[in-house]
Amino acid sequence: MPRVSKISKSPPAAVEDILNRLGRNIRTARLRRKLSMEELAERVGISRYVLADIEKGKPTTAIAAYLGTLWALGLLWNMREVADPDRDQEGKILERARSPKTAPKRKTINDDF
Amino acid sequence: MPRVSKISKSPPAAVEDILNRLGRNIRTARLRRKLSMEELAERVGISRYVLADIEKGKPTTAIAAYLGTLWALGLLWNMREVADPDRDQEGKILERARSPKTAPKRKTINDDF
DNA sequence: AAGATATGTTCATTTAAATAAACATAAAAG
DNA sequence: CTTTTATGTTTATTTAAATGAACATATCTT
Repeated sequence: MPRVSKISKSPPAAVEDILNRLGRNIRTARLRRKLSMEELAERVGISRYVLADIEKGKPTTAIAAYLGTLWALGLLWNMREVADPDRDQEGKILERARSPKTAPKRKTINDDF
Repeated sequence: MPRVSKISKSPPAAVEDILNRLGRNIRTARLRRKLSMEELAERVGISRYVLADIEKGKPTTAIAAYLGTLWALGLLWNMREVADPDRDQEGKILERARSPKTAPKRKTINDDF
């Protein structure tokens, strides 16, 4: 992605860490399944070069390429709980701390999207 | 990413699902923390437009932008176990079973013990 | 040894990701 | 009501992500 964001050019150590770990884990899962990079890449719908980037933990690669690879390996379910509001204790506390005071007037309840 | 991969142009439903969920979860976490998109985007090191894309679950956005956002929200730890080899039961079994699979095709006889 | 297979590396080409500015709209805050 | 803040939308510009081909290297198989 052109005009590369700072976060992609030089990610915080924690992000780089997660990316390297993810790449390593994907490679391990692929080898266990005895798939070549070409074979897996084809199943995912990317080129072998992008899969190589993923296994190296490249920050600028599209998230769909990463998730698609997890999906092709049967490991996508690992992502279901990421940032789950129910597990976001910090956020829950902050939300509750917001004093609703008297009566919360609401005309229409939801406002998603 | 130019020459957009098939996986990014039209991801499998499971991938699209995870992306939408992730975007919604990030939005929820941001609002709970009372951060504006501009404020959070600046902390992450991306433009507000990219953060908007993330909250919409855009497939072609760089993974570092997603992970950086989780990081800025204190939610990156959720990613640590993704594709963890220790939790990859399928992979562990395959490795132990040592299945031949799509390796080099044998010409005539094959009778590994 | 040869032959096949897997991955790495370089190069050129395509094209859309990311940015910024400007303006619109919609809520909050005053 | 008026002002401010948050987010959405449009447009133009920049530039590197993704691709494929070709070649290199390494490993594995006869």
